[in-house]
Amino acid sequence: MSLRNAVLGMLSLRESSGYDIKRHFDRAVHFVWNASNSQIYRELVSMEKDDLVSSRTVQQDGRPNKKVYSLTDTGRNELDRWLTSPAEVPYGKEPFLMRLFFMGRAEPDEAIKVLEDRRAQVLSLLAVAEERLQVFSDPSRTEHPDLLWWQVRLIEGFQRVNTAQLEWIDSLIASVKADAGDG
Amino acid sequence: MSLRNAVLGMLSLRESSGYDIKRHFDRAVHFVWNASNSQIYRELVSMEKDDLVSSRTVQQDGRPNKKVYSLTDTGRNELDRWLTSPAEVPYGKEPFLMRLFFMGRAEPDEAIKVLEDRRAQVLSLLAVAEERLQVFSDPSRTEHPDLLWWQVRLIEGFQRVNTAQLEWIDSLIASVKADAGDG
DNA sequence: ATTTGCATGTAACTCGTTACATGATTTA
DNA sequence: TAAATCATGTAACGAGTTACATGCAAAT
Repeated sequence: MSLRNAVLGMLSLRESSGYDIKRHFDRAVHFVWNASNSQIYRELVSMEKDDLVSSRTVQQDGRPNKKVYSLTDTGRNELDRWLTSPAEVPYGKEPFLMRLFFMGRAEPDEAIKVLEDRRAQVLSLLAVAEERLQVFSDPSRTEHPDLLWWQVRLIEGFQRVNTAQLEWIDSLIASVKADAGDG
Repeated sequence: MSLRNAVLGMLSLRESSGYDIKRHFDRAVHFVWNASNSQIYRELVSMEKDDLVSSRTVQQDGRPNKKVYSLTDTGRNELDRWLTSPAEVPYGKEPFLMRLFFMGRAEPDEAIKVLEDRRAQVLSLLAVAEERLQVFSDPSRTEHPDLLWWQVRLIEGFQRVNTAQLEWIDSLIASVKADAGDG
């Protein structure tokens, strides 16, 4: 039930259509959360049924009409309740680590390929985070200053964690190569 | 389709019942992957249908009979294919970071509570990892030496990443407290 | 001419969680 | 005598993915 919370948060920033929310997910929080169109539209319908959001249809010319959702009071309360509720138990879903658990079955050069693959992925995540920081540092961005502070911190945290992961992967690659050289 | 891969890996170590696999998930890889009983039993049935595993029933006295699964050749091939296949795109499902994204809505003391909660969770993950390393360092454990090397590395990686996260959280708590003192 | 952006959804499916059901044996 | 361990599953639900369907406007 966490997509629901994320959507509540999005709608607290501004009223939005399903399409807007999807766009904002992709642009602003893609490395933190993601969701498909169909999932978002479905969730909005179910949230309206639960009286967390209300909708109105906005006529547009030259483009399709849109259905704009906004938070109800119930929705706003639910958002604030979630923010301060006890943290979810950490996931335990790390497909990459799961692979390494059995990587002893593979040849060293295959393992190196897998590690270098992952290295590239982490690098590209870090690039996205860096680019996000640039966007945030734009002084014309004054819309939600209270949120901005936290958003910058969270990107910094993301960078720290992924930098640590990168260093670990590099040391792993180095030691697999050394072992392969020995044997 | 990643539980399937994890189960293939488990069965490559030894033939096992659903119960055995669940136990091994919980004991050996809980911080990397987890799955419920019902999910595992369901997946085993579907894997047998796809000819990745085969089963036989083992009679026992004093305890319930068990259904023991082992890898078929197809299953073993599938496991090795997965190990060296291109890495899955990283998830982008970080409920904790998603919360921080909107944390500006909460009061500083509420935010500190949330952060300290998380801090405790990370500490307990690190404790589990440490305990796992102890188990691995037991010299009587000679069963799968090729896998052991990787398993130790992966725990080290887990520790590095989570230590980085812990340090970040600590610095965050400190700066929220400082801000609250100022304001 | 083709792709991208805007905009909404449905259908079918897989993956994951929670609750329930059963029952003997061993340990505290 | 209560709880944990061993052992297998079903049912219902919730969460997430993939593929499909439609159609106009603007930019390349």
